[in-house]
Amino acid sequence: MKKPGMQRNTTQRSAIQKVFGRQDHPMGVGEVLRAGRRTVRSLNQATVYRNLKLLVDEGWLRRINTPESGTLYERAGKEHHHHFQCRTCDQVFELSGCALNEKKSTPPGFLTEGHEVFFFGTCAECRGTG
Amino acid sequence: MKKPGMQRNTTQRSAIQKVFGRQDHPMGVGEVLRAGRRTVRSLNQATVYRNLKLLVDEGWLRRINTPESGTLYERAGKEHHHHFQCRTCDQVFELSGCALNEKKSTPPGFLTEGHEVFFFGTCAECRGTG
DNA sequence: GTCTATGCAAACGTTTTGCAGTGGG
DNA sequence: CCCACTGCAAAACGTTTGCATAGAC
Repeated sequence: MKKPGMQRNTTQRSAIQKVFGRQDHPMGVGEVLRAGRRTVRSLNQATVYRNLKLLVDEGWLRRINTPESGTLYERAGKEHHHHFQCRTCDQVFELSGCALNEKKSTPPGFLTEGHEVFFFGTCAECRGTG
Repeated sequence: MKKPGMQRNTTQRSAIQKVFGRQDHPMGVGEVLRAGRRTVRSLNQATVYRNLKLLVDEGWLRRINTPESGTLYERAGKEHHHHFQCRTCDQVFELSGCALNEKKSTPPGFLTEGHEVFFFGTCAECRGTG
C-alpha cells in the first residue's frame, strides 16, 4: 500500500484554477488549456487532464457531461442547478433552480441519489431577443 | 450537389433493427454488434456505427448520452420519458412520465426546444428490494 | 534530498473515413 | 447494371499512462 502524500501548489494548477475564477461558464479541456497557457506558456494537455481530475476528486470542480460538447467542468459548491445548451452557438449556460420532482420520477424499489438535467434550444442572443 | 438516392434493405440493417425489437433497454454499439452477429455472422463494427447513425437520422432510433456508459440507442417514437442508471450494475432503465416543468426552468429570452433528464442511484434489484 | 507534478510521447478506447468489392433494386 | 452498402484497415478523436526530469517543500 502506498500512502498518497501531500499535494503541492504548482504554478500549473494555480493557472488552471485561475481560469475558472475568471470564467463563469462550463469549460472543456481545450478551453482550459488555451486559457491556462496565457499564464503558463508551457502548460501541457496531460497536465490539464490530470489536474481537472484531481480538482474534481478534491471537490473543487464538477464534471458535466454534455451530449453535444463532451465533458465540461465548472466550479463545484454552487447551488444545485442545471444547464442549457444553445443549438446555434453551442454555448452552455447555467440555469438557476430546479423544477424537477425527484421522488415523483423514481420507480418503487429504486433509490435515486442524484439527477442531471440538460435543456436544448436557442439562447437569447442567438434568437436576437436578448 | 449530390442527390441522396434511395436506401436499400440489407440483411445487416434488418439484423440491427431486429435487435432493437427484441430488447427493451437502451443499448450501446457493442451490445448491438454482439446481438446482431447472432443473425449476421460477418456483421462489422463500422456497419453498426453507420446504420445506427442512419436509423437515428431517419427517426427510427434515438441517441441517449449517458455520463457513465457513453452513447446508447433506443427505439424512437416512444412516449416522452427519462432514464435511470444504476451505479451498481450500470444498467440503464426507462422511466415513464416526466416531472419537469420546462417553462419554469427557461430563462427569459431563451427558447427551450427539448430536455433530457438522467437519474442516478440504485435499482431495485441491486438494493435487494426488488 | 525527497517525492509529487510536469512535459513529452506512446498507448488506449471509441468513432469516423477511404477504398475496393458485394449485392439489393 | 448501377450505386448504396459492406468489410477491412487506417485515421481521427478524446483521454490516459509510462517515463525521465523539473520543481515544491
